[in-house]
Amino acid sequence: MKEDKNYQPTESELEILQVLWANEPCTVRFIFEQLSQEKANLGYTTVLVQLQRMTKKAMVSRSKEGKTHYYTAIPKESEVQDNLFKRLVKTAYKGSALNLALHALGQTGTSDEELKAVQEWLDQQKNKNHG
Amino acid sequence: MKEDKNYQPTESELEILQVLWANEPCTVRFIFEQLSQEKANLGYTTVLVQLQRMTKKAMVSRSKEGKTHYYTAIPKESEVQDNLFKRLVKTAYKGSALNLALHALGQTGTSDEELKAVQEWLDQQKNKNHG
DNA sequence: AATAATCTACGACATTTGTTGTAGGTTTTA
DNA sequence: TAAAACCTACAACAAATGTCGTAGATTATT
Repeated sequence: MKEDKNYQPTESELEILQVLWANEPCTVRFIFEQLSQEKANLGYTTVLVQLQRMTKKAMVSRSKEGKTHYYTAIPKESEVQDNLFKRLVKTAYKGSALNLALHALGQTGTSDEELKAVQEWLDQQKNKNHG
Repeated sequence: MKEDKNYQPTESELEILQVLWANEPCTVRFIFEQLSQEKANLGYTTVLVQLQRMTKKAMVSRSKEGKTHYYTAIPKESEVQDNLFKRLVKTAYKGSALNLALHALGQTGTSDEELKAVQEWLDQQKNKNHG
């Protein structure tokens, strides 16, 4: 059985996870540099400590390679997205994923391309239900 | 101009806001009782303090009626939903509302009724774009 | 009036988060 | 080899959160 830890990373933990998911495995320095592009005055130690805490929480794992540690995200991106998504649905949309879905659709640029994507999804679902 | 405060209530603040949105204006006791139905050992003071802090943050307003205070949510539910939604899109979906939308759709029961709701939205959008 | 029930205000406390400084090693490089 | 650059571990801190207990005032009951 998969022991779901239901990871609900915070904002800055998520920023780190994003870097990991896209470049795993990463050194602290690499992550630090990536994040520095957005957050100007970020400290190296800040990232390091964050990673250490995430390690303790089993949100990332690390392997030593000489003196350097290489970090890897433990939960998959989709898993975390799902966790956060569910939380939002429950706490802000009274449990209605459809409401959130419609809200989300209302937010998209509603370009033809996007509409097509939705239509495709829709057709597929209809087939699943009937056809 | 509307000075958007971009409210990002926490989990328990949201629980309180939910009660308010549905029953405004409310006394601390009322909110306390509502929440107690879900959270068994919740303390009255806990709710009170939460409300006081929310007042300081201008997330709720209050009016005295004798000794009792009546609270009212300041942001509208839809506004808060939108704030939280946007945060989720940005932090967990790399900014793609469409992705979140599709994810959300994937979560719905995909009952015929729900599919219809989506189809309606879709048709409406298509009209807006062309015809 | 005396007692019980309610209210709000305060002060407290443990956790979690975001951030940093500094100490003590190891590696590179001049 | 001595200096410069890097790495990790630790100790700290402020702010935000979630939770209460208790005190002092007010209202309702007996």
